[in-house]
Amino acid sequence: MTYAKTAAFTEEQQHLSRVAKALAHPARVAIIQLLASKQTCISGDIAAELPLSRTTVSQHLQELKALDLIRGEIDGLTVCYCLNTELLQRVHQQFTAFFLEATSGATCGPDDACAC
Amino acid sequence: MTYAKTAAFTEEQQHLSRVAKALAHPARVAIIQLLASKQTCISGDIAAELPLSRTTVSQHLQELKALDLIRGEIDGLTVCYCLNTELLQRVHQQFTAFFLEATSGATCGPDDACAC
DNA sequence: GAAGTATGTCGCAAATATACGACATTAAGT
DNA sequence: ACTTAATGTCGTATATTTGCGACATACTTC
Repeated sequence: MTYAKTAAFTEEQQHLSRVAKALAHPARVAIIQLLASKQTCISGDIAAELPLSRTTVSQHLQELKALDLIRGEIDGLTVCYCLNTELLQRVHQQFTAFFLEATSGATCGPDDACAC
Repeated sequence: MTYAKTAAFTEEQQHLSRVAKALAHPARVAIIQLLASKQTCISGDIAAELPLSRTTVSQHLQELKALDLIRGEIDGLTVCYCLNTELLQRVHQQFTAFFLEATSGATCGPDDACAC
């Protein structure tokens, strides 16, 4: 029952944390950066570029695909992955709104002391 | 040795994923939003607002504090927590750079098909 | 000093995440 | 058909996360 209390939070909080969890591993950050840098949607070449086994990379790809952040298309024997740019833009907006909300208020007092 | 391969990634990728992991739980997102909404740095009132036990909330606070995203100051019997706004702004910039990089390239082809 | 309150830490149980080898599947080439 | 190559899935071992109760600590207040 580790995640039993998840339902008690806002849908917004849940969604933000879900996306954050997808980015909570350097391999998945690297995958997104890789897909962004190459215009062609490379497939298993991703595994070759990462310091992980092909199996592990495939799992990370499935996690990103489960959130629809990336999409895979079978092209004969290989599989092409590409970024879901539209969704990434929406996610970006959501993160921006969160950070703006978090940074708009009063900060800690002088020399990082709380201003209680 | 679950995280044995972490060192093989970029420092940037590691840092981004570390922060993302801090936001990868709705309770921690909620804590940051709470601290942002109240100008006074509430202490254990945070636990009262969340659907979790005081112990669990305290752990989430320690995780955020370990990354210096929030700071705690002992004020007599209670402890005041507040957001590290400066760090949050820097993190925001880092996330924005990441998302801009990820959304600048070509998206999937028409009707979400890969353009390999 | 005794009692009460607010916090944090420790220890434990259950659920997840990470990583990889072995296997199954599918498609291309011969 | 047979082989080869590219992917994904399954099973498994280990590490981490999550959640909470019990305890220890520290600081008021009486």
